[in-house]
Amino acid sequence: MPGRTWAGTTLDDRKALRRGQLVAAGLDLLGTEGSAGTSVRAVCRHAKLTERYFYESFADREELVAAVYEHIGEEARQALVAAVRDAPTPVSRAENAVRAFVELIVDDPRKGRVLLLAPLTDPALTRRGLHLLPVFAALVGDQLSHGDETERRMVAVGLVGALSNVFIAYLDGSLKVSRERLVAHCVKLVLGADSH
Amino acid sequence: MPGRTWAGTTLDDRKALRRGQLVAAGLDLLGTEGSAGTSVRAVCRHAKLTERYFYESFADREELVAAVYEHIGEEARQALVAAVRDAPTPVSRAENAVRAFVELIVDDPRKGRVLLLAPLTDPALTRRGLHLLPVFAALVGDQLSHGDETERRMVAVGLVGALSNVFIAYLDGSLKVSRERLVAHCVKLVLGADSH
DNA sequence: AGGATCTGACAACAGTTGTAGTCAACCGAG
DNA sequence: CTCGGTTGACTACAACTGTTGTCAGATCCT
Repeated sequence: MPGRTWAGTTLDDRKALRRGQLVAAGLDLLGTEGSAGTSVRAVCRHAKLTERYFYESFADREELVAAVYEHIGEEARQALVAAVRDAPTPVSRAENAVRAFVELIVDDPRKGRVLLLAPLTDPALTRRGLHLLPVFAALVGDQLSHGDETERRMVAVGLVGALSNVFIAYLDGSLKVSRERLVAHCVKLVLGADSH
Repeated sequence: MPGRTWAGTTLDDRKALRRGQLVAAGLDLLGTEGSAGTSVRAVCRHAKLTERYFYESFADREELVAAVYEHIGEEARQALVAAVRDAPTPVSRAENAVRAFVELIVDDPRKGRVLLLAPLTDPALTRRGLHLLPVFAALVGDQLSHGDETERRMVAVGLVGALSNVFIAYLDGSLKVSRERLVAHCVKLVLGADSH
């Protein structure tokens, strides 16, 4: 019975809190040091917790990495859904979606790196086939009007790759361009993809 | 004086031969097991040489990885140059270039993975900023006719990302499409990128 | 106050990594 | 045949990894 309270909070509360700290630390490391720097010990050091609490919330290092990725993925998904909802025209939909995504990853590049780079670099994610981008690509593909099944899929894959690459280049500073211009260009990419 | 001959060959010959074996083993591992599986020991096992000979030709694990990457990069560059030379029209240039690249990475997917994936996944390459894709992107950018400097750069980065993603999806089997259709689609991407 | 529960620091395990060094065996030129 | 360059198997080291276990002490309910 963990209903018993401790230091004002219940056990489950503190457990969830620690889990949150671990995920936050994981995001921090995965988004800066990269996959190699995101070890169980490093995460614990960063979260100021000991390994015991790591295995209290996660069975594996893998589980932590997956949790971090899915956390950010869900955030991105919600941002996109909210941005697209109530946008009347396809153009405004594209514009809002791109703008929301840019806001997300520019305000916090760690999230951008986790979302775009981590699934390519971390075995824990590649092994599970945990790419959200293909999922997004499939969503995009469904919106396309021209072509048959495979055609739409190829277009979607290409579009997602183009956007990722532009974002990544923007993130690491190798593409020096104003934020507005970035958004405008990405919108053009999205809209251009459907005009075969 | 290494002019002295040994078992029919000079020392420098054997040294170069061993270096070649190590690079070949590196390509093999980097293109199949990925970055994590490409350790000094694994490379040596694969090349049937001992660590001593590794450090005879390379100062670091990093140097080996860089050598492998640059080796493949040079091969790709030459294939592209040869494909584009003597192609009269922009359309035939694009077609030849795409076809050459597809041949390279389909005949030997290891090379494709090294060229497209390794620079994203291996710290030894990301740390040195060793992406050849930006270089290719710059080349592509120079061929574009529309827009100012930044515009061309953005288009080029996007195009390279689109092509990479399509190739990668084709490589790992998640994009099931005939080779001819792949080529045709990529050509369309290349040509479409310049029609703002 | 007593006793159950929770906490945190730390040690232990077996494994891998990069890198360097040792040593017996071999080989061909003089 | 002897001597020095060459080879390869092997060991050594310190640092790290994931994971599990131990144990003294703090914390709170009854």
